[in-house]
Amino acid sequence: MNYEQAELRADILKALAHPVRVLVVDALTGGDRCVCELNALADIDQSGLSRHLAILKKAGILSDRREGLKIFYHLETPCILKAFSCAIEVVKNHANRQSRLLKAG
Amino acid sequence: MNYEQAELRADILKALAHPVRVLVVDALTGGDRCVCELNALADIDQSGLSRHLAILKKAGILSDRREGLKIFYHLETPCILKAFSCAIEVVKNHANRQSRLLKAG
DNA sequence: TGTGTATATGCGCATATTCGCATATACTGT
DNA sequence: ACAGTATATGCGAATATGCGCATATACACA
Repeated sequence: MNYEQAELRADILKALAHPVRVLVVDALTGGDRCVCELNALADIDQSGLSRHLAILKKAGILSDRREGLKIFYHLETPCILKAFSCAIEVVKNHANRQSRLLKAG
Repeated sequence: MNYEQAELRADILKALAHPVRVLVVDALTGGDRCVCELNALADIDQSGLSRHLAILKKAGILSDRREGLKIFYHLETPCILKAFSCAIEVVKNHANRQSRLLKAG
């Protein structure tokens, strides 16, 4: 892999690398949601959420469509769930290694 | 998913979200490498690479072991490759949508 | 003990990210 | 045209990240 290809991957990962954005993507696996619905997920003000959504959209992870006053966001690439489950695997393995070290030491 | 769980996932994604760190993880899928070998991957100075490795290690993605003067890094959770391939899928889908929009417009 | 090699850390600077507040835009209904 | 609702954007401050340089640490070998 060359540096440019690594940058492309890193850009996507960076777009996902925020707890609010993780929550949003996770919620959208259950179907499209409007901003007002997503706003209930986390204790963040509306403008902040709007910016997070813009980041995910710019990265190509989400798309949006208007329906009257509301704007609905849609998860374009559900494979992101795999990335999340891998993240959890990392956390668990790390925790296991740590506790093994504690026992051994 | 609650906010704390989202933070755990975001921390792992953040650790991966840098081109040098993507290159390192990719290289380690081919087997363990010492810092000096990894240093050849990107045009970055040695202290910078050392910090990137520390970030990946702290996140639990890599582990290290010493062999004489050299320190070898090891990829603990190869599932990260799935996250990478999903990132590429996002990039490709996004590019396709963009070019479709261009043709349509 | 001294010298060389491999890797990590302290520090300061530049840049990027995130946040909240205020305001702007886009749309609906009267 | 006007008032109200849903969402986005400008801006400034606080914080985090990444970088290069110098230096420290850990180890090997003579």
